[in-house]
Amino acid sequence: MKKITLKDIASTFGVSISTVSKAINDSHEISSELKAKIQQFAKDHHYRPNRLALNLLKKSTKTIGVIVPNILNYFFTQVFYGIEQMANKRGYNIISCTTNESYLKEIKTVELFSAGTVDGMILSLAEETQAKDDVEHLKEFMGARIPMVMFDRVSDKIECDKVIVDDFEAAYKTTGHLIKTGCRKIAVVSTIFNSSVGKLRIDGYKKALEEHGLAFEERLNVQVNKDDDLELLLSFLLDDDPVDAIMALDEMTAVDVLNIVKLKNKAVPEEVSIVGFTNGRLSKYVSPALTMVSQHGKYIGEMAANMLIDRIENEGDDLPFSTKLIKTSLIERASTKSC
Amino acid sequence: MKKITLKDIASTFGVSISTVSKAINDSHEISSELKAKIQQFAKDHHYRPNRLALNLLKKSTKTIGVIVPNILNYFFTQVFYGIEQMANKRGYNIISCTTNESYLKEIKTVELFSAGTVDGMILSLAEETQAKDDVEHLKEFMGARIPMVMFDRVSDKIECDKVIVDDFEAAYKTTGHLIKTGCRKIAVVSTIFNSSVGKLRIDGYKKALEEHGLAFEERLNVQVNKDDDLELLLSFLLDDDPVDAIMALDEMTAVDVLNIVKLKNKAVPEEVSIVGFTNGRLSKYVSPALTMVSQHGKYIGEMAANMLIDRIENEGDDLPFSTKLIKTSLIERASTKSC
DNA sequence: TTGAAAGCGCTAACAG
DNA sequence: CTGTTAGCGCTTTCAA
Repeated sequence: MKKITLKDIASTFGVSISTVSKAINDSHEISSELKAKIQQFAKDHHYRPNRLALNLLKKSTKTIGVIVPNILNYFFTQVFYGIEQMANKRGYNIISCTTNESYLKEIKTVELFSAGTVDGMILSLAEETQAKDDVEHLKEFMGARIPMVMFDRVSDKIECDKVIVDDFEAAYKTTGHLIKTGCRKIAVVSTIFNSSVGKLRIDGYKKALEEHGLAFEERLNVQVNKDDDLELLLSFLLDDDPVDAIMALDEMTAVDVLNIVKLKNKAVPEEVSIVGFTNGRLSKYVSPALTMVSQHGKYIGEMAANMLIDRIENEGDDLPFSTKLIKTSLIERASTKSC
Repeated sequence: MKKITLKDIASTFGVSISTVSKAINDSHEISSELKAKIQQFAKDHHYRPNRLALNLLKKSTKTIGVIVPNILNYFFTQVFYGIEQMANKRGYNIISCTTNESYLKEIKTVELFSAGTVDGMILSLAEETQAKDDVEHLKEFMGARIPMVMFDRVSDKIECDKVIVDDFEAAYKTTGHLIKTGCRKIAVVSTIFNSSVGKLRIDGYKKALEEHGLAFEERLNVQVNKDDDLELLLSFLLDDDPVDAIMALDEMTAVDVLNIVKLKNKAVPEEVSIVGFTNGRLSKYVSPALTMVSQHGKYIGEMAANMLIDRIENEGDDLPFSTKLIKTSLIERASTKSC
């Protein structure tokens, strides 16, 4: 039993293809008897109009492409979830690709999407792309007049709708909070120092220090590469002239930091306060539970999907591009002192 | 600057569409001068063949549809990751939909996929579908002769390729392990008692008890619904005639159980051993770290993608359907005693 | 009330 | 070497 087409139905009934098409679409132009017969037949044989043909005709696919750097990262999983929920609600499907932080994979995917496969796309830049700072492939995509929304890891060089986390303010306020609870030597541990997001957080952190008359020291800004030994790096912070707070820029690192601090027999939060970014599944369950900055990933996804679909469906009136700044919240738990 | 087509190029050069097509595809039939000119022009204008048109023509989309019940569940995230990696490696793209455990959403998605959108599909059943035990929509899909691979949550009523975890053996061996370390009263806490997977694990558990001459008691089989109070349910296990081991059938529950047991001032693992299913990100980081059953999600995804693509690309020779049984591993950590 | 024809963008067999 | 034609599956005028 192969896939049945209008042609097949037409020939079994000895009528033309267009008649069948109209009958199936319940057109008033067709006699009700014939319509009934054809519709019944179609139902019995599980006729489904071929989407590819329809898309080609309509020049619309009702799908949106999503490019995330890494689906195993819980923040992106949450955003992805938000996008999917909203897109589905508004009648769109998702086609997704992970770049695995690779610049080349990103280019390939963008090319795929720009070939008529999707009505619009939502993406967050790969780490490699941000490090290279090369977004020519996206400029071309924009040239193709396909709507695009960037989120979280965005580029100034591209003019399009954006949804970003207020990372500057998040780090600024979080650092301020630590200071208010009595911390004076606050370190930052970052695995994402190449990304726009990582840089903004460092800036916010520095601003807070400055405003409170605390000096920034280079040794407090710890950059962790993939195969660095975090334990060793933290020794420099904890052994002599120890810090009294550590802000980790992602969840896994926050948990790692917590474990290492405990291993060194420092009391959390009495001796060292710990706070992390991305409120995922880990932080609530470790002990002491970690204070975290929540970025509201699901909401970001929903927002991005809405902006994209709005633009897809209003292609006539070209609205100016906008950038939504999503506020974070500090989820206070047991790893920081209270004011 | 709209999307450019062969027609546009043809008219600017005053040649026919097919000439342009051949030129762009570097056919030997075209003079090298003309080819050069056309190719240059195409490059300058970022010409990309319309995928929709190609797909319609070739009757192949080089995409595979993936349906998972819940992307926020780390096991499914891992499988998804595995599918994507393998599919990309073999030249396929992924179009994904989450059912959110809903039967209706599953039907809708399957219908979408069966309309020529994908070359094949990979799915794991929604909880609702398994509870209803109604898979008519999948039978229809199979009727459309589109290759399908089911994984993890599968149905006996459908004949297709499958990749499943050896859940029976996993629970059997895990229970055996607990018994070997001296546990005698072993409880199971399940949130997935409706699913095929959940049932198999209970069966394996019972078999192990039986073989070691331990009696199964109904009160040891705890079924947790969404809004049940786990703490209360565990009281019945821990307060009088307390159990000495608890096997949780998912990771979140394992962590919850651990926290509740600690709250009740029971020593883990001395008084109560705890073991959970799905080795995700949580279990390593809690204290004591949890012993977990790893299902090798990424590997399952890769396997499923391979089976599907093999079938897509060998549609001529109809191989018999096969079911791959993936063995689990017990990752021993601090929440269980050693033998 | 039905059908013929054109066209979405592309390729490929076949002529010229 | 280049062009004509047909066709992938469908909708939509426009004729009959």
